[in-house]
Amino acid sequence: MERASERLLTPGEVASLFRVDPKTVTRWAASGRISSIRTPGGHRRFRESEVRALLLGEPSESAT
Amino acid sequence: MERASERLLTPGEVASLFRVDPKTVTRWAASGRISSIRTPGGHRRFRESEVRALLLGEPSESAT
DNA sequence: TGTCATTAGGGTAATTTGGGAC
DNA sequence: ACTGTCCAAATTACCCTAATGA
Repeated sequence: MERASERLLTPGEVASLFRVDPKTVTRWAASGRISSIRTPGGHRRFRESEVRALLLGEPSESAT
Repeated sequence: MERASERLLTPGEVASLFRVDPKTVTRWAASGRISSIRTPGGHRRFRESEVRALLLGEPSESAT
């Protein structure tokens, strides 16, 4: 279910977090790599929880 | 305390810092010598703090 | 109302990935 | 054992103008 108070992030904020260009974040959304919500005007917004989960990624591979 | 935004570096930037080929940085990441974060597109990003620490040298091994 | 930063959209160059080999 | 370079493909960065957001 959805959380009414889920914080949304702008493409620029997500881009800063990943150290990529805002356009790249837009491309991720267009490719379905990340879900996005659109404002009535067409701008994208991203769920902070999902972005953070993506940032965590997979734990570093252990050096055996 | 949360680290909402850790500054990240690209493979090319890390390579320049160490004066090695980007491919070598990739090998370090693949072998677990340095931790990395992946963009949804698969590109690697490195924590600046970790890179700086590595650049300073490891105290426990510098005098072996 | 108007201003100004950000975003969308399209196109092209640069970077990064992955593997294998020397 | 470690690094640099070859390849092809994918991802990302930067250019522009117009629209949206605050």
